[in-house]
Amino acid sequence: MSNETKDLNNYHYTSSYNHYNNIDSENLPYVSGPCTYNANMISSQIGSDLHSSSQGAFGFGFVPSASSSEFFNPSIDQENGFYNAYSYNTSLKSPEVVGGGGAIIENETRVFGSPSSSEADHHHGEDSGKSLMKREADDGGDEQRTQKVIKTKKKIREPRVSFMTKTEVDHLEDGYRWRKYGQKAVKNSPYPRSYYRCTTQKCNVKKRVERSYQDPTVVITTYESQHNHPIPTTRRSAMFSGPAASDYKSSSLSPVSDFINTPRSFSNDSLFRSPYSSVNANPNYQQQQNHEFQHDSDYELLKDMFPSVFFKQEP
DNA sequence: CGGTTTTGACCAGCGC
DNA sequence: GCGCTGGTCAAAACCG
Repeated sequence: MSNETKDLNNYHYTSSYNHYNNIDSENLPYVSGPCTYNANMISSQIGSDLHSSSQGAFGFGFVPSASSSEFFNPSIDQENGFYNAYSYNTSLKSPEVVGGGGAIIENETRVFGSPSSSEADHHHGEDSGKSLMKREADDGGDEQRTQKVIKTKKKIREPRVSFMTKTEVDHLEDGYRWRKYGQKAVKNSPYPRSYYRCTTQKCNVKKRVERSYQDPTVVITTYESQHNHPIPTTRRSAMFSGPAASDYKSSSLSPVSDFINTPRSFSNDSLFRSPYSSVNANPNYQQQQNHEFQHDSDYELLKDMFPSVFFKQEP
């Protein structure tokens, strides 16, 4: 739907819809310091061993509107399989502003929350439990009910990725097709939170989009679970969730095409060079690729999460 | 007409 | 037990 993109953008420019919850300021890592990144297009598939319960791959990326320039710093909550990426538009604001509520401390990186205290944790547990079982219930009967109980008890958590993105665009294009299935007001925030589900059959990936009330220019996008399919390349999907990388160059429909035409600015080199970027990565990824990462595994993990960033740039 | 969005209702977990 | 909150459902509305 060409109107999708159109409406989306109109939306961004004319309103302050959006959402916030405690996730960002409470749990997203502190990131600060200078950066030169320019997040143009990220579409990825994340390795499956972020969490024991995870399968398939994340897929996400940003194709912010042309007015947005951003970078991200991701991190993973090892224990919960959370992966967070903090992004901000360096061209518009200083890091402290981007930090949202003073979350940023110079030269400091905070790793995603503790298992018991984090709001995101709580939500995540709820989410992976309830939503998962509901979806299962949709597919079947008593068997699912049994699993429901098990999963509720175990509170298995899907890996989750959160990005703080400084952008006017609420629903960041990531190449996948999403269907909005809910919107909720967020406590202590004037901005609602939107819930999206991947429209691909049997793909349980969900994402939440909300805007920080502390810094309305920051959009918090949280992906949950991992895509078990490649990024749709159909015209339709492109219209809905942003063209897949291959679509962009030929597409004049999207206002973000400018970014696609300059993917190089978002290379692995530039993306992760900052000494301030840091991730708390899954220990399974033990391979040094970039000595500037705090953990040797960071690079590998990120590479898995953003393959397009690392590999796909050229046609 | 098929797919998406909207939105009120519902449910489950948690804290008091 | 109750209320609050987050997350999801599902019917209706919407759109190309």
